[in-house]
Formats: sequence, structure tokens, C-alpha cells
Amino acid sequence: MPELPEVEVVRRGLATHAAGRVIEVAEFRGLRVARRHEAGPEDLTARLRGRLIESAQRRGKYLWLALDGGEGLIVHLGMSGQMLVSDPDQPDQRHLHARFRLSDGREIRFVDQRTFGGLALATLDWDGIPEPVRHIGRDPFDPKFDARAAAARMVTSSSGVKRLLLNQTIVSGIGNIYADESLWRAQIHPEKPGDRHTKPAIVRLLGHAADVMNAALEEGGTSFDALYVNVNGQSGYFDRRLAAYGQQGIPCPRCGTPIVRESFMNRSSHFCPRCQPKPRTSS
DNA sequence: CCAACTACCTGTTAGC
DNA sequence: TGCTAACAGGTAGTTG
Repeated sequence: MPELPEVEVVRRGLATHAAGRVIEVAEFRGLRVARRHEAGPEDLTARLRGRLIESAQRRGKYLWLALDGGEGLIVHLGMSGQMLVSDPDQPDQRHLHARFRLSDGREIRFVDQRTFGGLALATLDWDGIPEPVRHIGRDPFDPKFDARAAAARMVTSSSGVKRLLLNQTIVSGIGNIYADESLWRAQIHPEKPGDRHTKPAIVRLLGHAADVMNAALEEGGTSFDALYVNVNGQSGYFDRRLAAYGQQGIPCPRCGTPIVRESFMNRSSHFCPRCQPKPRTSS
């Protein structure tokens, strides 16, 4: 479940192992991995050959390799995508969908079990952002992230505050894990409507989101199984620090009340029923 | 226009 | 033992 800290770990790995190299050969398997690249995988293969990787960039959960010529190879990990640095003689990983042979003799491989991830080539705008990523808001790791502007949007909506945290056009990078952790830290019920908060309360919530994701980044990210790994195939350790997410039935670290899990948008919300009381009127 | 719902996937686990 | 169902969930497209 790669969210902002996990994607940033991968970006750093690509900055180390891919930037400065040339793509000698690109290979795509099947039609799904490049489905967002309208011209298809053959076009992608042809256009990537010989391109210099200038840097590894990120906004929210979107990654891209900035190439010479003002284009970027967008990488979205989806639910289970991995970018792995491999030696060419290593056997193909299960669910290998793309491979890039680099000028240093190593390979970057895109491996994705659940196939929600994908790759595409796009033009970078004047700000260096790929066109398909333009609609994504800045994330809390971005120096230009404006928490007060994001809060101003959130307090005008009657949607539940967790839904707003997950809206990538307002603030990006937050997924189900860090939404639950941020709300636990801020002691806010996930379904309390945005317009029933003050702006400073939402700014504080976004500060907790930045804090918990920074703490996760320091531990290499959160991983529950082998699905989320860095470019060297290693998992992070932040799962040991989670207070709410996946902790149903376990005492709240703050008050001891068992954490509950509730169905939410075809998935789950985890929260402390005492520290995060349900708002008075809610549907 | 905005909000809410659903399809897209596969591996693991729980339940019968 | 073997089958089925539930679950994990980010994003884009559709529906209301």
C-alpha cells in the first residue's frame, strides 16, 4: 500500500540508481502496464530507447523519471507496484511487467501483482510537472505545500474529513493508512464533516499528517507483507508504530479503549471510539 | 459542478 | 480437503 513515505523511499532509490544513466532498452509485457500511454507499449519502447534519465521526481503518489527532451516517464505504483534494481542475470520476478536496461549495465524492473500501477510517457510543463499529474495537489513534503489553503477548501465541504484527506486534488500522498493515523493523532472522527471544523483545526490535522508521514519515512515506510519494498527489495518498519490502522481490538495507546474498525467507502476506517468521538449529527 | 459509487486486479485468509 | 467469499485499496470514469 504505497503512500507518500513509501513512494518517496522509491524515488530516492531511483535518484541513486537510475538518474544519470541512459535507457538502452525498454521492454513492456502485455497491454495493461502502459494502458495510460495512449500510443501503446510499442511506441513507448521506441521513444524511450537512448533517453537520458536526468532525475527522479515525485508529487504525491506519482513518480516520474525526468528525461532529456522535456518529457517524463510517469510511474504509478498503484496498490502493489515495485521498482526494483536488478542485475540482468537475475531471473524474472513474478508479475514482471516492464524492464529498463540502463547504461551502467543494471536493470530497473517494474513488478506489480495487482496491476493497479502503470507507466506512461508525457510532456513536462513549465513547472516540470507531467500533464497527467497536473490535477494532483501538492503533498505535505512539498516546500510549497500550503496547509492553510488546503484547510480553506476542506472547511467548505460537508463531506467527511477522512474523505477530504484522501482527495488527492486537495492534498496528495495520503492514503488509508496515514489518513487513519493522522485522524487518530488529531483526535478527530473520520466522518466529522469538513464544514464542522475550524480552519486551524484542519491545519493541525494536516500537521499531524506531515508528522506521521515523516516518521514513517525515517523508518523506511510501512509494510505489512512483501508487497511494498524499496528498490533493493527491502521492507520498511513503520507498521510497528501504527496506533490505529489495522489495530482493531487492540487498546488505544492514548486511553486504552479498544480501537474499532468500521466499513468506509468499500474499505475500512480504524479509530478510537473514545478519543475520536462520533460527531453529534452524522449519517 | 460536486459528491458518491464502482470497476479494475490477484494473492491470502477465513469460513463452511 | 476443497471450495467460495471476503479483504486489501488508488485512481479514473460513471452515475446521481
